[in-house]
Amino acid sequence: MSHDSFPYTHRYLKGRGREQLSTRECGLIEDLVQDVERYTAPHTILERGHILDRSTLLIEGFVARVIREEGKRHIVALHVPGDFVDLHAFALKRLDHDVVSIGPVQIGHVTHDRLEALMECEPHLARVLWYSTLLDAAIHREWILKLEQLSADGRLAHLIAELWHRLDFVGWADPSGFAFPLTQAELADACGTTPIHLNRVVRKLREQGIADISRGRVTVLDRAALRELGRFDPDYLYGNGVLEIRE
Amino acid sequence: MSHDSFPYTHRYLKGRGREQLSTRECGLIEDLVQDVERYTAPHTILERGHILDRSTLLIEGFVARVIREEGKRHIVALHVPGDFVDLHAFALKRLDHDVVSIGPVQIGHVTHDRLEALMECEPHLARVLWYSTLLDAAIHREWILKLEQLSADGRLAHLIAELWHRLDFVGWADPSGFAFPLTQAELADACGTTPIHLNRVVRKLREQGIADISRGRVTVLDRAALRELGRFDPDYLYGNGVLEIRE
DNA sequence: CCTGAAAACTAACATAGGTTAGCCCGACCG
DNA sequence: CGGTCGGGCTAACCTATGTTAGTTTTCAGG
Repeated sequence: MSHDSFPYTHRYLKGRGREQLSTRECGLIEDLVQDVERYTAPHTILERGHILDRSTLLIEGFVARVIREEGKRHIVALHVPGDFVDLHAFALKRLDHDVVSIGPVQIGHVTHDRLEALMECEPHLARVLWYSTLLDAAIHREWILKLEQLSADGRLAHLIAELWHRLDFVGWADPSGFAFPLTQAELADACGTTPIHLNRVVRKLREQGIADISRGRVTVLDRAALRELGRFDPDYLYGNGVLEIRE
Repeated sequence: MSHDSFPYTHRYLKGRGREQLSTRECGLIEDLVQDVERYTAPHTILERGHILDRSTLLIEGFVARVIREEGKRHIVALHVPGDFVDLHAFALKRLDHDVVSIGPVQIGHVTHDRLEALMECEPHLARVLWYSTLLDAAIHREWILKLEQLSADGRLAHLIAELWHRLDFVGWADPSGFAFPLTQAELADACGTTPIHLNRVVRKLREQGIADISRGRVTVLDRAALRELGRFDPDYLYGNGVLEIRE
């Protein structure tokens, strides 16, 4: 499945649903994107504390927001194609975390100068950009909930369900699952557990016929059980994705 | 310690630091606030899913953002005086969580109509409001980190250190601690643990001479040990509070 | 001053998950 | 074609935390 013919913003998740971008507005964002880069090896795209004068749009692949501490690495957010990864740096100026690529990625850059100019004459677009950072915050809250509420198996199930949903918004999911290059160690970093325990959980999901995670792909075998285990309710994504309609 | 003579926005944390509000801009927000209400008994101020046409400024006391599920209650965020509690509802229109009062509180309301009008002619102020929601997201990320990284004692230490810091920004902390009406059960809801285990942790902090939490007050006994235990580094608050200068 | 309810606190036991140690397998490489 | 390295996987053991079932303290209201 290749999306190379799509312009970048066709995958721009966050304007969907409640706040729809017009074709003209999509084009305006499209025009902002410069300096498209590709990375195949793991790469630290942005570093904590650096002062930034541009923001990053994820065009293809996955990136993680990570915080390293005493040799350990913690993933505090994951992004799918179409996400503005660090739009918050537009107002905060520096990041409180690193941004690293996972698997092969393609990213575009938008300078803050050009963004600022655009936002001044496009108030609706400015609102949608704000909206997009608020959606990040809503996803953060759901992660907090899942970490407070669920044990490791539920956390993993929730993560899979969320990503399946978000990828579906932007056309990168299929009815049986999705391509997913995270290692078990990285999944553990995102679920707040250890690789050893995460492996136990992966095996359990497989044995119970809920989902299979292997060879760079997630295959969902029992969607209802996955949702139940992860207590997943997509309300917090404020979207209207295709999967919802499909079922 | 009474702050009754201060106007509300003197406690408006989020404009501090990088993005300073002018006196005139403070006055503009001040003028927006209407319908000041007080609650002494526990009260659900806002309910999940409701469509909102106004946002809420916390003037005095504490409120929590909570998600209830199968009889359990999870706190995904806490607010201190000066915080806009649900500014995100301005763009998202509905909330993905409830907002409840903890202890006696005083809140003000700002209608979205008036906010919208103000933001159109005050782009800098609009930027500061955006900034304030981004700070919420940064705090969310830190909570995710703390939940992934720390065990229950560290989580509690982190929570105390963060709140001490945020309260200091707005003049509600003192050098030995702060007034704090959360019950142990509520602290447990915010730390992702059970009341029983939280009680063990409270006792441990007391026995080790780190902090004492009792009778509606937190007394910090060993600030360095508290920070160490909670791996607390206030960078993510993007502030320049007084405590930093004091030491 | 008494009373009832909420909060704080404790003990005893069960288990999820962390830790340490290591094996196995396929991919890439010289 | 053998070596090595990262990722997947497993076992044994131990601790932090959850669970169940209470007792004690605090404090507001009568």
